[in-house]
This record gives sequence, C-alpha cells and structure tokens, in this order.
Amino acid sequence: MTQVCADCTVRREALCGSLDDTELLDLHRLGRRRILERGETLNWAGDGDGVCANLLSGVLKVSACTADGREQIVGLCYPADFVGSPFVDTSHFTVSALTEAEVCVFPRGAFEGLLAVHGRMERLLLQRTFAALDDTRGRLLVLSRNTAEQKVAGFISNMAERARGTDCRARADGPATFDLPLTRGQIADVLGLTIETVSRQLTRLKAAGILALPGVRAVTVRDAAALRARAGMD
Amino acid sequence: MTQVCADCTVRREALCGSLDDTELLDLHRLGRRRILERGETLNWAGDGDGVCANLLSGVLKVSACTADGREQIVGLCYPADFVGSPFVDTSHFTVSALTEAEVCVFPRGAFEGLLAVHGRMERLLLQRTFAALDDTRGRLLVLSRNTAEQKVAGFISNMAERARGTDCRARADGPATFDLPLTRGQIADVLGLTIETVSRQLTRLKAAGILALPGVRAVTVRDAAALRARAGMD
DNA sequence: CGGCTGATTGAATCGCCTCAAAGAGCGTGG
DNA sequence: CCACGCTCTTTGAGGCGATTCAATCAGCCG
Repeated sequence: MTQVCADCTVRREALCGSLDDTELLDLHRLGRRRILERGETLNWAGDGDGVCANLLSGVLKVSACTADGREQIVGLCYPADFVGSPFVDTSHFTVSALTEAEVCVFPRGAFEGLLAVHGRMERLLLQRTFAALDDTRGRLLVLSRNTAEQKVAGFISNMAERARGTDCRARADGPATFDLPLTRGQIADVLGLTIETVSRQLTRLKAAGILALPGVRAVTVRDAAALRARAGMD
Repeated sequence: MTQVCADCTVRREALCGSLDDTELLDLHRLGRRRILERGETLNWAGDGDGVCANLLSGVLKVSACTADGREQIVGLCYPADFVGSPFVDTSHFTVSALTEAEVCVFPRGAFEGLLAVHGRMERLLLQRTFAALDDTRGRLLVLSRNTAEQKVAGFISNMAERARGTDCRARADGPATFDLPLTRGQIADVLGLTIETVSRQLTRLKAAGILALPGVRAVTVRDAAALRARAGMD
C-alpha cells in the first residue's frame, strides 16, 4: 500500500501531494508512466481529448502556431507541474518535450472524474490554474511591451533564479553557472523574437561583462543586479 | 426566499447559476452590489487582498504596467464573467471599468471559504479559469506574432462577433453596426500597439471597404469574411 | 466661444526581422 | 584518427513595420 508511487520524485510537490495513501490508489490505477524523448510530443493541438499529466522530470513546452507556421511557446512546464486542459473539448495547444522528460499520464475524462471525488486535489488544481493564469498574463505584458534586450535579460534572470533553486552549488549571490534547457531558437519562440536577435542580445550581455557563455548551453551570471536592471525589473 | 438575487440579470450564466436558492443565501449575505463609474478602479495591482466579483453589466479591463508606466491590458471582462484572483496573496493586476459597470463584490477570504463548501461552484470556477488561461495563451500568440493589421482586424472581428450575440438587430451575415466600448487608446493597450497605429489600421480597413466608421465609437462591418482574412483567421 | 479629450494624418527614426554567410560542436563512418 | 554532414550559433548588411514626435481635426461641455 505505502509502496504506491513511493518512487515518485515529485510526490510531495505535485497535485497528488494532496492525497493520502488510500486515495492515491485511485490515481495510481489510472496513471501510466511515460518517457518522452527530446522533441517528442505529448499532445497535439486540435486533438479530440488531450491528456492530463504530472511532469516528473525534464522540461515541457506548451505552444501554438500561426496560420503561416511560426511558433509561439505560451508556457513552460517544470517537474511537479500539472499539464493539460481538463474540461476543454479540443485542445488548442501542443505540448512537447524540450528535454528528455518523464510524465505520469491520465486520460482526460477519468482525471476529471477523480477531481470531483477528491476535493482537496481539485482545490489545489484551482490554485495552480490561477497561478498559471497570473503567470501567463505577466508574460503578456513582457512580450508586448518589452524590448528584445529586456526580454532576453529577464529570461536569463528567471532561468538563473530557477536553477539556483534546483542546484545548490551556486549559493548566495556569487556568479552562478547553469545550463539552459532551451536552444536559441526555443528561447526565441518563448520571447517572440528570432534566433538572430536572441543571439545578438546574449552577445551584448556578454560584452557588457554581465554574462559569460562558457559553453553553447551554459550561462554564467556574473552580475545578477545588472542583469535585472537590463530586464527592467526595478 | 426565491426573491434572493431575483433581479440579477446574469444569474443564469454567472457562477451563482450553479447554486440553488438556499445555497444562494450564503453568497447573497456576503455579496454587495456596487456601481463603477467609467474609469473607476475595482482593484489595484499590489493590493493586499483583492476582491472577487461577478460582473453584472458593463466591461472591465485587467491590466498591468511596465516599470516606465506603459500599460498592457491582459484581459477583458464581460457580463456574467468572474473577476479576481482567489488564492493569490497580492494581486499583480489592476481591474477597472471601461464603461459604467455594475458588479457583485465579495471579500476574497469569504469567497474562498464559500468555494470549499459549494463544490459545484468551485468546479464551475475551475472550468472558467481554464478557459481564461486558454484565452490568454491565445492572445499571447496574437500579440507576439501578428502584424498590426492582423491584430486590429482580429479585434474588430471578435468584438463584432460578441456584439452579434448581445444585439439582435444585426442578424445573419448582413452588415452589422455596433459601438466599441473602448477608445483607440484602450484598443492599443489591448493589442500592444500605439494609438496612432490603431487609427491608421482602422483607416486602412475603411479605405478597403471592409469597415465603415459612422461615428467615433461606432463600427460597421461591411465584409466580415474579408475582415477575418486580414486577421489571418483562415 | 474657448478649452478639453480623443482621433487622424504626416514625416522621420529606430528596432527587429530577413536574408546570407561563416563558424562551432558533435556524432557517424571511412 | 580525421573527414564529413548535420544542427545550432554567430555575425553582418539591408529593409520594413511600428513607434515617436508633431500638427491638425472633430466632438462635447461649460
């Protein structure tokens, strides 16, 4: 009994954290673990009923496309995040893996049924959905009003902040090095820019001594305060 | 008993529609009707605990500001919509009235308590929040990837569609005239453009014979299909 | 009638995109 | 081991679209 989901790395932080061991059985019966390769898609826009899932490891993107095929990433998902749109008949967004990822997948209908039974989980999902809405609204402001420099500086600043939480080798305010889980092109798709503009802005931040780029994926923040200032975060 | 909220014009469509008459008493005890003047603010960004409300009539905007004071409208609210962010400690957005409006206001804490008791209402709110998230994500795509012409054409198209629902004098596909509840400047704030650009695009659509602008607030859609085409909606 | 707010139109600038070429990193296969 | 092809990145040159700045115009109210 207590073995159920015992090996789950995000049990505490995920939605399931609201369930006790007996309740967890319900969920466990419905869920299936699944590994996603880098680039693999979990859910296509336009699909009849999308899946619901908890992200165990890796990073996912939620994206939409214009009629002429350009992409916009409208959300990123990190471990313990909930993924999917319950109650939405045909999903408008595509969910795919930016890195290799592991998810715990539930059929949408069954998951909805579970929500009705487990009030605490529904409550937690409601809170998270409001948080996601707030986050997306904030991103709306950034995308429409910020310059390319502000967007890139803000993005790196956020990613550094997130990396500090995950990775404890960088403590306090000292220079922190971390690997971006996104390519330049994917960063461009998040920020509503082009690859070239992202690259140019990173080069500028490096030239200003604010960043170092030791590898193609690695970033070192040498001056977090200056970075935040360039992001217009003050 | 059955008199409670009997005069509410949006009783059916709003969140309260999920409650029966006895349950409604709980809500009714907590709620207060309030009239908002055009331009008046219901809730400031940064406020300790924001209010929750149902919109009875009029149009509200949800907006954010950059550090240097430029505004971005991140959402619009129409009658029967729910307004506010339960579970969010300090609200990040300002809610104000674009037109004269009437709202049914609840203290945040009390409203949260009510959600816990009335599961159907919580469920309905969850569904609406997911819908709002989807909508906001869609807007993210538009703001970051569409041209000024696509944005303006799409906006007018959407507003015309909404007006057709409210106002039945325009039937079928014939030319439909309606009043915009927003000034040019407010449209610019929704679309992430400037007043001048919005004005120029409207002039272009008028010159192309797609729109007529009989008054400063009034719009007539002469060719809905062409409008949709310019919005990149095909 | 002036004073106000909001809308329109024009001219010039600037930021980002587009197009293009070259360089870096990396796995594969000879 | 090196050559090759592939993807991703960097850098440059030029163009276009939206902004900025500025002036005029329309509607409304005191």
